[in-house]
Amino acid sequence: MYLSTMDATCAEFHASDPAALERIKERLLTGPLLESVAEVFKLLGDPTRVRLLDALSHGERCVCDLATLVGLSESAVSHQLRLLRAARLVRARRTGRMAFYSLDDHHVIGLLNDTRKHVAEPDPS
Amino acid sequence: MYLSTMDATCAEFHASDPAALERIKERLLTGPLLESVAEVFKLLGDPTRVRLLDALSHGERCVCDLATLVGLSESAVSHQLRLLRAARLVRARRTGRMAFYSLDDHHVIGLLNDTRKHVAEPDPS
DNA sequence: TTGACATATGAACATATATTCATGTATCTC
DNA sequence: GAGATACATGAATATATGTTCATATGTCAA
Repeated sequence: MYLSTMDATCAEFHASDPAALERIKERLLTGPLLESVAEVFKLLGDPTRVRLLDALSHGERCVCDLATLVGLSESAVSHQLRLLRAARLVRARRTGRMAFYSLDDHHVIGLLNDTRKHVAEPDPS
Repeated sequence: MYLSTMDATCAEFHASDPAALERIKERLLTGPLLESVAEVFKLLGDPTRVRLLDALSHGERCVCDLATLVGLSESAVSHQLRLLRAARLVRARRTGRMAFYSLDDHHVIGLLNDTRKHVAEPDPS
């Protein structure tokens, strides 16, 4: 197997058996599902949106209350809520000129809490 | 309460009681903890990194195997692994010139699976 | 020691993103 | 109807991000 003339790479003989690698590759997330999963995490990957969801975990709120809570303009908040709405993380209920937002999937709070635990773990190094 | 001369805003009298709002504000994630939580989600918010973590959920892998699995250059993969390592999501073990990466916190796979469930839910609209 | 290899990293570039500002729409009060 | 309010949205801009390319570091074989 140690042919010096071979155009050898790690993937070909140093590491895992190519067939095993291929099997793993087949089981990896791909396509629209992969994109959707990453998209949800991307939405959670912004401090403003984390705070919005955190605020909504205490119950339904109107846009201007949310703006007060996160310390941003109603416009900025509305833009973010639009993104969260598109991913079905929050839902809007209209009453007159008010829009009351609430969590569309309380599972999200679980993600938040789990991640909070991760970052709270002491660094072993 | 309906004083027409008052410089009234939603936050002042239309919606929640200001004191209640203030209590919620005090309980919101802030500072370094907020930033860290968002940072972890931001890392998970990229298809390449999701695939890397997904691949590592099947066990330890060297960089070149990971590059094969995700279909990117070893350089690109190394850059991403560096970010994941900084957030203690993966850990590296060196053996000679090889670097074997593995999950540093299997909790992450839970986050992945939970999110997968969310995006798999049928759209009620 | 020489050359090949596995990985790491800095710079650069193209793309994506978050907020601001201006404006639009719908609703409410007077 | 007129003016104010609550929210939404398009454009613009400044910043962040992911990949590529070139190069560096450490390891192994001959």
